[in-house]
Amino acid sequence: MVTIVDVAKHAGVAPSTVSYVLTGKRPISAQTSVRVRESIQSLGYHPHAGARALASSRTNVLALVLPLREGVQLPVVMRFVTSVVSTAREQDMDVLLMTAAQGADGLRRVAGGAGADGFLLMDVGLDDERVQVVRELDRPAVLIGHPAAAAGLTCVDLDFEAAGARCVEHLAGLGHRSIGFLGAPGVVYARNTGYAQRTLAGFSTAAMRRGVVSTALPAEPRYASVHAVVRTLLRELPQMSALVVHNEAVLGWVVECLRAEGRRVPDDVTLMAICPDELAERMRLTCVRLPADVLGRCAVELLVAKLNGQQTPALTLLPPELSSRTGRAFPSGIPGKLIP
Amino acid sequence: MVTIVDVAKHAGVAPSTVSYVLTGKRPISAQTSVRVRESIQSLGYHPHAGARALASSRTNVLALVLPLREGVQLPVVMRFVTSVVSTAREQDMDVLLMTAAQGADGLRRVAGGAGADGFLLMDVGLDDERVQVVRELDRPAVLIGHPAAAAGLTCVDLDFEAAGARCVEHLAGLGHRSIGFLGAPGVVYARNTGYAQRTLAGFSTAAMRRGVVSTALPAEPRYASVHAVVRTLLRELPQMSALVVHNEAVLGWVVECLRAEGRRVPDDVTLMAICPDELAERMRLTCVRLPADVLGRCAVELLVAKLNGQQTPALTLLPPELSSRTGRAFPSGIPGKLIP
DNA sequence: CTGAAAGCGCTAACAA
DNA sequence: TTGTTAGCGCTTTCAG
Repeated sequence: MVTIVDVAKHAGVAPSTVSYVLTGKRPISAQTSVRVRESIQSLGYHPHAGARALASSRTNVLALVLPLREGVQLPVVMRFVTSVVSTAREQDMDVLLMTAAQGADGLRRVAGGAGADGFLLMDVGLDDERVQVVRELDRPAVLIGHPAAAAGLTCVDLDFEAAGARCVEHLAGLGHRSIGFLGAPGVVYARNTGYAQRTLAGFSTAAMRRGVVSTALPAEPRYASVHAVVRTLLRELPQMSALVVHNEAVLGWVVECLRAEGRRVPDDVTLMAICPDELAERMRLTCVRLPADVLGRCAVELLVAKLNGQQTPALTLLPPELSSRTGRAFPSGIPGKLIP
Repeated sequence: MVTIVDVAKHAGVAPSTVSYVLTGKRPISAQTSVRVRESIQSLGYHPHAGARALASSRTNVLALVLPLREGVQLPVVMRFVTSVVSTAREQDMDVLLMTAAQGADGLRRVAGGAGADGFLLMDVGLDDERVQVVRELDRPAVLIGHPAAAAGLTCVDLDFEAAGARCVEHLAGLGHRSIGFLGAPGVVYARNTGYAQRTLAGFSTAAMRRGVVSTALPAEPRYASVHAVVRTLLRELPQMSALVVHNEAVLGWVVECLRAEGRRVPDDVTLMAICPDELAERMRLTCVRLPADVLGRCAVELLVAKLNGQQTPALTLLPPELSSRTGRAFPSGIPGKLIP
């Protein structure tokens, strides 16, 4: 194994000098720096992560805790993960993967054993035991999403309330006076971190403010449920000319259900969604983006800032962004002309 | 911070004794063991991962390299990841997450810097630069899937050839004499690790053997493509009474396309798939399972065996398993009675 | 069955 | 601008 001493000898300098070249923690003359770097190259030296962690009490590892339970939006999680890993690498950090199943003990073990410098927790529930644990840990953490009991924690999230409102503004601006809202499954409005509630609140408030008639209903991820919800919406809002969908899983079915009820998209009903941009792109739908990649980057950068002892805002809300498209949607991606 | 010395003092033993209690690498009297464990508990001691790695040259970390590029089957990846993490924890290991994007340099860095004891590589391509790198590394690796140039490597995979054959056997056993095959997108048959080709080969060979008429076609993840493929299949095989789908993304559309061509499922055409069991379950379809969880567990166990210096088979092929269901499929999960 | 002590490879004072 | 050196916390020989 190549050690820092080997490199030092090869370059004719002291081990500490090699260390300082690598960390940049003190000025090194250009010549020395170059010579050392060359030695590192030609010897194929890689600093021993454990030794480094031991001596510096910095692991350069961040722990990412994912909610890999059922019902989670996989595409969103994956984009987030990719973004976290690449941003971490930019900061010369590696990513330790944990699952929510490892629970509070897992956090304590990794923090206590110096397995990571900090934590990124995704999808923390309202009454999650980990919230308390994270507070007691001596390591910084960033939560994605913001549970109600988030005081004293650093959270980053899409501004879902603004996102809900943004939909109404957009549609009202187009002249719509009667707008439906098809939301997440009922349980989500209970169990979750509250993003669903916040979206709905933003939507409803904006509708009031703009004098728009609106009705909101949750939808289960079954066709029958979606169909029933669409029917109910049309009964409650006979003049409904626009529909906001905050439920990725059923988005593809909504167009078919509307059609089944004699409404064409976008001729009779303007459809828009709150979802990842790729999904909306595939369906040619206008949407408010769910920016998983920005969230990931942002979360890592906040964590790194905390690691460097900087102050960070308790809550970072990403402003919603609108992606405008024709709205000539395909049901499940099916071109209209192929429908019998 | 609580160190091993603190624990040793608290328990009235030598530090080495504490270490041996933890690692079990030499016999310890029951009394001592209990006393030490109590001290560990009451002090909340967690061994320092870096120090341990430095002293033992074992990190107890395995690196998982994921293909987070577009076009990958997210549900499969996620089940695999969950399984890897939990199996790793059973073996007292943590998981370092890497992406294929980190490439060969990433592998060299982590291996050289003692960031992990071994590697799990998912979805390695035929001409992947990492195959060569993995060979040169001094750390063991397990590949999920098996590239042609896999000699000398340890691979684990579903036996896709047997899976393709299993479909034919099942259908031929039911009396079908004319069977279609709707495969992955065309590019997959070129670029990938070969699982697609192997499935097809298994299917075709079995069809020959059983004297079954068959035709196979690739399908792109667009409705129009699927529809075209279905039409072509029906033209080539006018008597087609069964269809095997090896393409998760379009599975939902196939039923609709068949219907559009006047064929009902399962009355006129028996549909079966090679896909994760949950998907087939949701669609009420018979399938050959894509056992991501078993693969994950198996891969970790193989890696751990290698770490312990045990010999491992070069190739572990999991036998395909059939999940039988009614086959009364929902197109995109839509109950038939709701179709106009 | 248990202790003492020598490193593992690196960083960060302290010196120059 | 650079060198010297004392640990970081643990494992593992070597002794007992």
